[in-house]
Amino acid sequence: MRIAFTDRELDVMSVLWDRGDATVAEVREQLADKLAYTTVLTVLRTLEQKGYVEHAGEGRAHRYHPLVQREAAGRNALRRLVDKVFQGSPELLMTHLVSDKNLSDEELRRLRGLLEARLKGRGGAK
Amino acid sequence: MRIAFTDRELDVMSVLWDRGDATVAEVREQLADKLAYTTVLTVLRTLEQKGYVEHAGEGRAHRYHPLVQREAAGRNALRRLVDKVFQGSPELLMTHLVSDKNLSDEELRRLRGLLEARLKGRGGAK
DNA sequence: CTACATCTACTAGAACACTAGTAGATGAGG
DNA sequence: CCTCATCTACTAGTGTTCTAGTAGATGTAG
Repeated sequence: MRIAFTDRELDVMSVLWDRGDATVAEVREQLADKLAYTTVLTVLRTLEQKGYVEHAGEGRAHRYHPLVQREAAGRNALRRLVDKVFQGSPELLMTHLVSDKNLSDEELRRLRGLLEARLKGRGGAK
Repeated sequence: MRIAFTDRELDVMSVLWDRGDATVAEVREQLADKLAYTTVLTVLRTLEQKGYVEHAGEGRAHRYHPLVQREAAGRNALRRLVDKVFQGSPELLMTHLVSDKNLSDEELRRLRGLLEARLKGRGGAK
C-alpha cells in the first residue's frame, strides 16, 4: 500500500495523530493557517475517500480518526526520502540529521544504546 | 527559500545529482519509468523555470546542471519530515530509521560508528 | 541536396490539489 | 414556533502536475 499525503493532508493528519481523533472544528482550530470551515471539511472528506481516516457520527457532527498510524506514514516517507534523495543510504541521511540538528549527548547515547540492542537481537533471530 | 520537488521532479533531479549534469536523452535513459522524450524535456524546463536547474547549449542539445545541491534538498525534506510526521523529534525519526527491518547488520554497524565519532567530537567543542 | 534523426518550443488535456461558497438539515435558546 | 449557530453535502474555480503531441529547426549520412 502506498501511503502518500499532500502537504495539506499532512497538516490535517498531524492534528489527528496528535489528538487521536477530532471533529472538523477541532482540526481547524489546531491548524497554523486559518482556513474556512468547509475547506477543512473537504480535506477530511478527501482523506476519508482515500481510506486514510474514517468518521463516526457524534451528535450533529462527525468525529474523524486516523486509519493510518503515524509510524506507518513515517516509515513510508523515510524510505522514499532515503531512496530518492540520499541515494539509498541511511547513513548519509543520518549524517545530515546529526550535523544539521543539534542533538544532545544524552540523545546520541540513547541512540547508540538502541543500535546496540538492535545488533544484539540479530544473533540467531530473523 | 523553500525547496520542494514533486515526485517526478525528484526523479529527474536524482539523475542530475548522480551524474553531475545530463542532457534530456541521458536523463530519460536513467529514469525507471519510460517516458516520452518531450515529457522529460518538459519536466526539465519546469525545473529550470523554478530555478532548480540551468542549462548550457551543447551543440544542438541542452545540458542541464542542478543549481540546488542534493544536500540542501535533503536537509529541507528532512526538516519537513521531522516537523510534520515525527513531532519535531529527530530522535524519534532515528528510532524508526534504526528499527527499519531492511537495514543490514553492516549498515547498522556503520551507523554506530557514525554516532561514536559524533560523541567523541563533542569533547570541548560546541 | 535530400532524407532521416534529433532536438527545442509551444500547446494541450486529464487528473489532482486547494480553497471556499451555497443550500439545506438540525439542534438550541427564547 | 422562530431564529441563530453549526454542521454536512454538493459544487466550483484556480492553479499545479504529469504526460505527450505537433511544428519547425538543424545536424548528418548518403
